[in-house]
Amino acid sequence: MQAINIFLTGRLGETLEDFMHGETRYAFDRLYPDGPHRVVEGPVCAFVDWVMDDLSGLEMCRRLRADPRTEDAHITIVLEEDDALDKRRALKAGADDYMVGPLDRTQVLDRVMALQAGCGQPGIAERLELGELTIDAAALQARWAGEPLDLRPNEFRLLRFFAQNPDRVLTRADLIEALGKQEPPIDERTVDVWIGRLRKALRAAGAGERVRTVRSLGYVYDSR
Amino acid sequence: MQAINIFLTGRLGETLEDFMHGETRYAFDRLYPDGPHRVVEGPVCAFVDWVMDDLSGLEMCRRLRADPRTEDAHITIVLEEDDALDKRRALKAGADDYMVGPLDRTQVLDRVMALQAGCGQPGIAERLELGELTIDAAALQARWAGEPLDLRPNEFRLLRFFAQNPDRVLTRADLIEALGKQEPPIDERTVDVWIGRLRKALRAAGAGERVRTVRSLGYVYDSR
DNA sequence: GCCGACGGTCACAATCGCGTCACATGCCCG
DNA sequence: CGGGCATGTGACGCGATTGTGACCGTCGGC
Repeated sequence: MQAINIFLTGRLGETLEDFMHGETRYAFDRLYPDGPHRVVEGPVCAFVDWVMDDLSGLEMCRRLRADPRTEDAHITIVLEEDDALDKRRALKAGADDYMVGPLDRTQVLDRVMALQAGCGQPGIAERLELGELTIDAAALQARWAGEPLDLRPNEFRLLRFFAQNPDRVLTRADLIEALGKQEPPIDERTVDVWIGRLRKALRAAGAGERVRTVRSLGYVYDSR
Repeated sequence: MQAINIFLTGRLGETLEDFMHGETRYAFDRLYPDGPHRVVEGPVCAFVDWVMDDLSGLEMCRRLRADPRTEDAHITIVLEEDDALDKRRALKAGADDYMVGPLDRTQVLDRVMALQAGCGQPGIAERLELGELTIDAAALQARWAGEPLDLRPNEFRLLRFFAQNPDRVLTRADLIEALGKQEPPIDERTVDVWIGRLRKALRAAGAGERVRTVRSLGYVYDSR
């Protein structure tokens, strides 16, 4: 018995919009209602921690790949495993990527998003553009008016998430979760500091004030 | 035994109009006539304070989601819980959002409306437009003729409520309740000040005089 | 092992938002 | 025309919230 994490990203017969709002969870529940899995919503993918033996993890991979309902869906499966399972078997079962644990949610997210951006699947933006802002998830780089932004990893992730949800209030909890930082639990006030650092970087690039504070609720990235 | 608040927003087989006027309560009563719940009407959602153990709260979530009568209804369920119930379980049960208490009605309203506006469900206005006025509930921002209005949170909420009930006399009590400020009780005179500040902001944006006083009754937002 | 980069936390200051008050103004009615 | 009530508004002060510099632990590279 051991934990296998399967990260489903993209669509399961749902639109990207639905997916972003958690519909994938339901699609997954419908597919595997009896699974001993738990789903944690991430910004771009549903994390499914599947606690069972190795083979079942691979088996799920295969079923997902084989299921007609996911035929034309854009699925990225990332298997996290220890040495007991070799990469070859994982890929053969339909995994798109393979990581060895222990894993850091933050980095997994980067990887998953880079995978999505890099594989040129329709329906998933290869490059995210929002006015002057350009996010290249595959290269982990952001640009403002063509000029590379000097962002540290955390700031990049933050901006990426903002760009994925522009003109929408995002709570501090949203942002913490989006960055995959719920473990260990992070003080919400820390987000303030992230925001401050991101703002400074944007200001330095001449982007002005894009991140607006919504008192007692969170922050908004104003796309215009 | 503990309090679980479930905020039902959207429709339960009723029209949005009905809902706005409290029909949801009746729909809810019909669904769960024997529940030990009490319903407090808010301007955009029915607050259901459900006093029972955790599982029953989640159970209600599930039943609402599973009930065929709510199948094509637009339901936003917001669960407020303490640490005893983790977000994962709440979401799995069908909650659209999850908040940890203690909660402030004012902020809950903002959040619920942002949720509604942000998830692009049909039947619920993503963006509220009324002549030159545009209300973007998801971004918590209002615009006049495309230009962002410089409103403080309370003023925004006020204008949002006016825009939802244009050309209709709203009493001070209506406005206080709409802003979720019944606790602690607020002096009705305070509304005058809110109005004054809102008027000033609208004037500054070139919107002229949109809020008309109806002596000894309340105020009206004149849409034209 | 040293060093620099990065990120989380803290503490403090500054700001902001808002409710209330006091006073001025205006309106209605007798 | 006068009294009384209703409303508009500037000022004030209290809390809550936020921004930020400083500090420090950690991690990875050399």
